[in-house]
Amino acid sequence: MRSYGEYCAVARSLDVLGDRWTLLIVRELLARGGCRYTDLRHGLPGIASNLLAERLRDLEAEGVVQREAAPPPIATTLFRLTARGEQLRPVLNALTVWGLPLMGRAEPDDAVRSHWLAAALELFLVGRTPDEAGPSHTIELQTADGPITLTLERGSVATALVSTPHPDLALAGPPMPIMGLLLGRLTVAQAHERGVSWDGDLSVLDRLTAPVLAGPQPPA
Amino acid sequence: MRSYGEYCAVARSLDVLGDRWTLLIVRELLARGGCRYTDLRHGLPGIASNLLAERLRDLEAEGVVQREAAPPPIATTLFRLTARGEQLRPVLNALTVWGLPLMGRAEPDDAVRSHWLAAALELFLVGRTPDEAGPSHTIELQTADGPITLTLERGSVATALVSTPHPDLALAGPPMPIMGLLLGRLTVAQAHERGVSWDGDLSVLDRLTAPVLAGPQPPA
DNA sequence: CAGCATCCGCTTTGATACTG
DNA sequence: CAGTATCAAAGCGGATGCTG
Repeated sequence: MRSYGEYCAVARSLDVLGDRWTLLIVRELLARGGCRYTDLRHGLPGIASNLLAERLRDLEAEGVVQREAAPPPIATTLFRLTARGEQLRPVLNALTVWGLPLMGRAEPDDAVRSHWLAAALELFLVGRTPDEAGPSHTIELQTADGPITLTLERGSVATALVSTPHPDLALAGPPMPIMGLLLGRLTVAQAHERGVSWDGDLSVLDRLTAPVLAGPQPPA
Repeated sequence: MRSYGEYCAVARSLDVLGDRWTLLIVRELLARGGCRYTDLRHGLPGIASNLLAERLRDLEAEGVVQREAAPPPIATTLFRLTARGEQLRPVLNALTVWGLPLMGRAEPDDAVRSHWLAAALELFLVGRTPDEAGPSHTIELQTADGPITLTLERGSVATALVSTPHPDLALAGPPMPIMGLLLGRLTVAQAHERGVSWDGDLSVLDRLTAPVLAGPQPPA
């Protein structure tokens, strides 16, 4: 990207990050950790292959990304954020918070990826589920290109991009009403109207909609 | 900007904000409040006039910017952030924090504007100057296209883009060592070596370098 | 198959000139 | 002051081909 030529921290950041696709590459690496070139292409539908290669080279030159040879059994390159790159998390978090009101509806030809949704859930569900006693619970989501498992334990919510043998609750349907249900914006009845089906114990949702103690507040 | 077509909050934000110059326009409006078209051009050196007009139209259509007719004596249009636009402050703050390490040196042909520096100072000096008793102090900076006055009071630092009749301390010189001095990264001797001169009571700087109680920590 | 590089048509941007 | 108009240059998207 052509430099803005300004002695200003915002402009200097955008000199590095402002090109098309660049911040989405950082999103991929934050959400999934080390990625192969092919994984990145899958998470960036529509990117031209030459642009991905060029952006990775630029980010490496700027000290945001490093490439490493994967351990012996696997013969591939892994792209990973440097410590400096990890420090971009507050930027991506702020963009996620601001963008939430724009998620009203998934256009029919929008791409959806489980790890995008999982990262947003992890951000917004931090600070929920205050530490009650009692067992941990699991919720499995079927809404994108792969399953997501939410694990609720004392004081924390974790996401994983795996399936679970016997979740306490399984939710399936389009992403928007599932997100709405988990974030407490939709009731079960409303989510059902919009295509969400479930199997299991709906009462575990109450642990998610408990008063928020910390973390970013999604705007109204 | 061409949409990324992703059902992801980051991508949706970048659909609105990702065009070249767009986030810098938001920076201008956050740092200075309502601006005339001409003020924006001054704060965005190098922008093509047609691009500024187009970006403002796009941001207005997205509900980020509103235009208002200035009160009667002045016959001009004012551009201002909407409430939704104001909510971008955390995004700009995160970019400012991340970009600070890139401010090592002002290139000879970098543009510098007082309101960019003042906004960064206000961000990083929040939480400094714990509430001691004693009078308030003022520091005047001469480092860019106009004076900046810092006012230190109990528990807060305020910036203003004005001159002060009799500041407790006046600093003049290139922006980088002045910022370094105020943020506690450079000693007075180091700043002097790099071209900073002063007039007045240097001890007021100690109030700025007191332990930080809150606010973003600029990275090492 | 993973990780690119090249080519080409299209879109966006930059620089300048011009207008109500 | 607040924009439009114009046109060359740069950037991007999509397809294809190359190399281990």
